[in-house]
Amino acid sequence: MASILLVEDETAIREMVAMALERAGYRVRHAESAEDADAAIRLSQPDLILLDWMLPGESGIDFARRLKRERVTREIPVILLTARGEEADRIRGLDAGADDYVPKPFSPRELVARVKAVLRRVQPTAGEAPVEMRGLMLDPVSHRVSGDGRKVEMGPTEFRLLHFFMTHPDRVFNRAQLLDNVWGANVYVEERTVDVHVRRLRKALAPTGHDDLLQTVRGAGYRFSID
Amino acid sequence: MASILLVEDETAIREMVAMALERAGYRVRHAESAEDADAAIRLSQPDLILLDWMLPGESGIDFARRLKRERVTREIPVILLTARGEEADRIRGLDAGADDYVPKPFSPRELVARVKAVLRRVQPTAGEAPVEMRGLMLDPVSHRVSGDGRKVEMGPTEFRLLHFFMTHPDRVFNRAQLLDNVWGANVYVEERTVDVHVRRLRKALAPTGHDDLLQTVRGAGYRFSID
DNA sequence: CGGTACTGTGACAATCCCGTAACGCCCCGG
DNA sequence: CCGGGGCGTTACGGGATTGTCACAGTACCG
Repeated sequence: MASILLVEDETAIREMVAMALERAGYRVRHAESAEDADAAIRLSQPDLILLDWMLPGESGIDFARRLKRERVTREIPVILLTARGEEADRIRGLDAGADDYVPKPFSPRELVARVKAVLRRVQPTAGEAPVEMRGLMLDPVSHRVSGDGRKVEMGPTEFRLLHFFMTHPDRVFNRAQLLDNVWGANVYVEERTVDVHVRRLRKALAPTGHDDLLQTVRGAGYRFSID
Repeated sequence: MASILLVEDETAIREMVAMALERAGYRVRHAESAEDADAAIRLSQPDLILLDWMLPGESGIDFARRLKRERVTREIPVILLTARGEEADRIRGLDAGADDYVPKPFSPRELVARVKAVLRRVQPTAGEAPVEMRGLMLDPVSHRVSGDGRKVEMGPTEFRLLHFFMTHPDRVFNRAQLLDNVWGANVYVEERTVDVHVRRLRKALAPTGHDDLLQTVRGAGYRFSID
């Protein structure tokens, strides 16, 4: 299921929203400031960002604008949360690159509905769509992988690893990032374990010759190449 | 390696934890009460604080709350150690501003793993926008360099060096500044080492003719020219 | 036009990092 | 209860990377 980054400094609201989203089946991380959020985005590549307008330090709207400008969130949609209800603010928010705008007070139900709507709009078949690269195909629904038509067998962890790589192509991830994204945020595992699963994944991909897509970047981590 | 402040009044636990952390390569200081810890923090600026819930005098959780409120530890993560295992306590602990929570009894291995996880979550992983100059392009996200479309290969240090130069163009840096910014603050290496890596970087850039962008300023250092 | 301080260059040993194989553990199904 | 598959950890070895040095080359001074 999609993972959502909630950027909100007020604990009460944060917990209410987090609970509602988690009940709806989303994975939720949170940050309390723009700086926190920066780090969290780099670490976990959320599918959607819920952003409070009023934040300590850099304001939500400035942050949204900066994200769009830096193209960090090329494909990550942003929803603004705010107590300000004016038409003018709404426009400012959308201008800044937000994909939607939810005025406080809002009901958890309404928020979840908007999140769903935005995810549906932005990623038509959120997360569950098959991915294909250079003849290597992965289908999350049937949980199958094939290379040039031939079946490819692998374990569950390798499957999740490959899925993550294929949905974030051509980016280097260090071992800690992979652990967070594929194993889960609060799981405590040695970093070298990543190497072993990369190796197992490569071995699984070798028969169809797709193993060279998964590249080592010395001193940095691994990358699923698109070239 | 990171330095850790361990606040724990029971000698047996303290020694076990300290040994485990030191074996994992961390520098460990310890304090036996909140007052001790106050002094130690001001003195040594640890990267992480391990805090026992039950302490003589001010309790660990009060101390954690005070630290966060006084913003002494705005960016120093805190892990609470405690015998109390209730869910309610856990929430109280995280509410007080702790970054993680380890219930006793715990294995040294688990503790070390949690310390690692918190540190890697908190310490920022820099990833940024691509930079381009006169056909030379560097993308920190995919960790790739290309000159006029052709791939350019180099080692990790050369990559960091080039990234630094490209994000600070047309400025002269002496060798000490480059060591600080590219190698890291308190690393001792010979200044002439910079020369060698500049040379290696030039060699890597030579095939596409971009090596002349990296200029020597005699008696001052090096500069990445924009002209 | 020397001389001198500074920089470029190639080689080398130490170290680091990664690929690989092997091991033990846990969970499940038979 | 046993067997097997998946998983995380560890040890080892080889190759890439790194820091240092010695020497060659070069700019700048008087």
